[in-house]
Amino acid sequence: MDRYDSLKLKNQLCFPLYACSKEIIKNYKPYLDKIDLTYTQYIVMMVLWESKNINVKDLGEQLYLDSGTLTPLLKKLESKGYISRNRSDKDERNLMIKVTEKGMELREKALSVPQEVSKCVKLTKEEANFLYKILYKMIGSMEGEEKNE
Amino acid sequence: MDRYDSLKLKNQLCFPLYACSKEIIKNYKPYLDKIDLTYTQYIVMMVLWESKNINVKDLGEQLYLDSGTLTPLLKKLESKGYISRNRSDKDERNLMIKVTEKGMELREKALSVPQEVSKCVKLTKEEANFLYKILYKMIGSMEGEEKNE
DNA sequence: TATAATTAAATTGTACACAATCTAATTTTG
DNA sequence: CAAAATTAGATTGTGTACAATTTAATTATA
Repeated sequence: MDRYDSLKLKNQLCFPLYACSKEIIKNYKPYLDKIDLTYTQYIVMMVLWESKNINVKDLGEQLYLDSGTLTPLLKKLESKGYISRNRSDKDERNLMIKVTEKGMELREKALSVPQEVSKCVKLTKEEANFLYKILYKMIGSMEGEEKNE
Repeated sequence: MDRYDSLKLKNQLCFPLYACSKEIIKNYKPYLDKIDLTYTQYIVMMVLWESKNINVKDLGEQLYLDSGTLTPLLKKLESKGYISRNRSDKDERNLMIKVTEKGMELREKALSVPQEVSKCVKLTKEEANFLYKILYKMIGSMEGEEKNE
């Protein structure tokens, strides 16, 4: 309609993405509180539960987080006793992260989290699948992009 | 496959939402840098450009942000000269936000931002429409939800 | 109508998030 | 091999986010 249409909130795609992401993460809170994790700590633990031994760089690449975010977060998880942080013998630049016994026990308690959260996301299976695909398509199309200028 | 499938990153819907949101916002940065705004400041200005006079509460409801986020951010926008902050005469609990002359000038410069960013989101029109609808459906289904416990 | 309840922002404290820079270890190269 | 380049994390600084609490203003109620 007017010259400024493109600057209206309702015409943005990024805004509902940003808002939706935050609102869902809020839904995680009561369940994550029970196992003493924040959302970011939770996704870090998810990666660690799957990989016995991983360095900070690879962890960050999987989660799209950098060392500025991960360093203090990993120190926090270490202080809670869920992980260990040790320099690699082969290459001391690498900090290797391992889940402790206590960290593996946490995995059991975390099993109910995805189950509980899925209850408050009211999408059909088809919608969820489509959303999943489209999000990864967008993520994929953005990575490796250079500033073409 | 195994008992912990639900805790694998690749089986999450929230994670790609969270990652995609952040990655897109990173794409905004070079363009927003040119007009000296952060992404959050940009969406705040978007609402303000549309409404001549709005209080912090209504602004926060539109953007899903609370006063803890908005108070310092609005002070920042005020210090940059883009907005004014004044208590309402009718009800002094309300802080009324208005865009200044300089703030309205910024709108002109911002016009190129959505245009530039849309270039790096490689979705078909149909995909974008579907995504838009589904995100608002999710947001809508989450708000007003009470902790049923 | 005085007190209680509600409301709107501000404040406090914790936890990201990321750009930019720094440091130390390793690799590459002249 | 020694200097230069690269790499992995850590650090610093700025800016959100949000829960919880506080303060001041307004409204509801006994």
